[in-house]
Amino acid sequence: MALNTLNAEQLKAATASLGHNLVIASAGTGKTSTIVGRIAHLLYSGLDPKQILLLTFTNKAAGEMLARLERYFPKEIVSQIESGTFHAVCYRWLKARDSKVALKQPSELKTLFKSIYEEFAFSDYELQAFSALYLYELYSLYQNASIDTFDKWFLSSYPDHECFVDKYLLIIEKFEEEKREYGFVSFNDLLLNTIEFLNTENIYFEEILVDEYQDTNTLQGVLIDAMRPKSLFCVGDYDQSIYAFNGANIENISTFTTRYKDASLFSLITNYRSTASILELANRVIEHNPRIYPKQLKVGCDKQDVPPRLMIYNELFEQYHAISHAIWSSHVPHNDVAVIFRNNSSADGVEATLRELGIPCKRKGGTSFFDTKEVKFLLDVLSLYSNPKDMMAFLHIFEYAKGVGPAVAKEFFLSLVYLGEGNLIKGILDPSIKELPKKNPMTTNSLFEGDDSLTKDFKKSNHPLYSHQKADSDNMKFFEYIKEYYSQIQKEKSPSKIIAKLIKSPLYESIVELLSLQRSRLKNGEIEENRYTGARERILQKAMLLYELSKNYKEIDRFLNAMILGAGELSQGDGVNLLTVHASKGLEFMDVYVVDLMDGRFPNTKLMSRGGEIEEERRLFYVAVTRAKEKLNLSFATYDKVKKTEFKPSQFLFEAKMLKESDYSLGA
DNA sequence: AAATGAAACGTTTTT
DNA sequence: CGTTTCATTT
Repeated sequence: MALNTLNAEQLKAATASLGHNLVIASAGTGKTSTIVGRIAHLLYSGLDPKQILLLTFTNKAAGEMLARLERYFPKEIVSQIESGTFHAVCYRWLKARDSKVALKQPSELKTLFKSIYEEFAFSDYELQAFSALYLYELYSLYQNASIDTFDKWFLSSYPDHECFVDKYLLIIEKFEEEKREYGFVSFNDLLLNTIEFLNTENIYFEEILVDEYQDTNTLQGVLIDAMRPKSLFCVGDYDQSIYAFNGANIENISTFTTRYKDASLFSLITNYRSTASILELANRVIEHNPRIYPKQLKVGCDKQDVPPRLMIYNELFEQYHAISHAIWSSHVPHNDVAVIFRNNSSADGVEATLRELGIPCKRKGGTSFFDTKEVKFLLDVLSLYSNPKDMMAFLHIFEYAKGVGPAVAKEFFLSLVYLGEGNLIKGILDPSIKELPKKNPMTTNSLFEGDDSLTKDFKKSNHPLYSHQKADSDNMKFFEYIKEYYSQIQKEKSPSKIIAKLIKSPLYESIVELLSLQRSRLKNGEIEENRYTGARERILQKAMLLYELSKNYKEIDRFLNAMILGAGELSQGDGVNLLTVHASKGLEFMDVYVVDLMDGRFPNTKLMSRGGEIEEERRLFYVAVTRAKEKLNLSFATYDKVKKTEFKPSQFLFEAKMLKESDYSLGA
């Protein structure tokens, strides 16, 4: 039975009666077991599994909890539980309602936003208007953080930008309009659209369980309320709230008992993860933050206690080398070791030094994979097929044709939509209108005079786009590739076959060739053979990885959206874990190295000057050190020879009593 | 309007 | 350091 393994405090929480329950679960106190136990309790008491909704911070976390439930319940029961991240669950519901959901990468939406922003001229005030990107970030934060109107929310933080606010609002309005026109949906829209349909149509759950409750934002809070569940089971730890930049609203957890009059509060205070000395260190530091609910941690395991170590180095890379060497000479399996840092900029140095010693490592957040041109191209071709309104995807694709830039590509797009009477794919494959409107017959005719190959192709293909003023043999050859590919996959449903055909197509081959040449060109303009074959191999490797991923999906647009929703959860292979503090949330490791503990970097003072709080930085430190089960190593360097900057130790090292103020003033 | 090369820039964290 | 923006040439 799933409840047998719980201790008294966990059991009390897991078996609480239906209602509004808040469980304060400090680091390593068996939060997951308690949630699993809670669901087991609900199932034992006869609740329909369909009536349970489990919301987690990552899809991986949801998967792990369900996997544990499957030890006690048949798979058919467990799979009926609705679960996943807020975004994944909302996507599923929207999809079931058959609304076309074409989820777009934030980077794409930023480009769109910027193009709209640039249509608006900002006259010269003494004040500089916010940049397009910054305004986009603000708007996105607003959507997550506030239920007020944008201008109201905005002016309360930036009153001096009042002169711009009307223009900002116009830009945002136009942005929303264009998103609708192209059929695009952002991460935030997944939640916003769900809230909207919940106004007219109810989805009912007996109990909603919310993991990592401290990191839910206002929007997510509104969504939970909009579902009107009979019972709520929220689990979190305010000391681990680290997503303020994403609108995480610590008030969701801190005012829980006042918002819900009948609320019950439970505390898990026995830590089974870490040794006593690690916990004491963590507590010494976090006690500098105001306490919202009282808690004193108890040590639940009696492992051999190795006191945390502080290591100080004269230079950044000396630190990375020493850590790599320590990992190299230790007997702990690589998968049980993590190097944790505040800023991603630390990762490259650590990775490089580990590689030097031949130690494999994995970095979470495969942004590099999805950001490469070869992968983007594949996804664009597929996105366009599943959402023919996606002009941006078309532009990205067609700009690879020689002599074609955004302007010409856009003309082609509009022409093809015209030829297909509103349907781009039809316009490409089977235009119902046979010719383009002739704006300028003189130039149209002149095109065919000196270009035999085009005349020949035109007769063979007979596609009206050939008579476009900007058509030439190069870009029409590219067009034929696109046409050929889309006609090949007309009747194909399976994502993996669709991708396999794309990878083998002349269309993709032309891109591979182009990119490989680009990447193998030396400064003097010559192509180096080795580089060329290497580049080609790397491209095809990525293409194959995407192909492998696609095998798990039955529908192409499910696959595409999953690639965007779960882009960060793609981690492959074995090796030492290289993680930001944020990415380390919810994980645990035998040995943990927290690196670059310098004032300015951790706490990150740049962020604090932009409204970040020292309390949040302290919580980040708390999260980082409580990942360690047995050995915790803290380190910093006093100098960065690349940037030529000197560093002082992080204030958290003093708070942790790893350093004394008096010690340090001598060394500095 | 596209392509190319030079200069500037900025560097947080995530679904 | 790598990307992104700007300026220049075709």
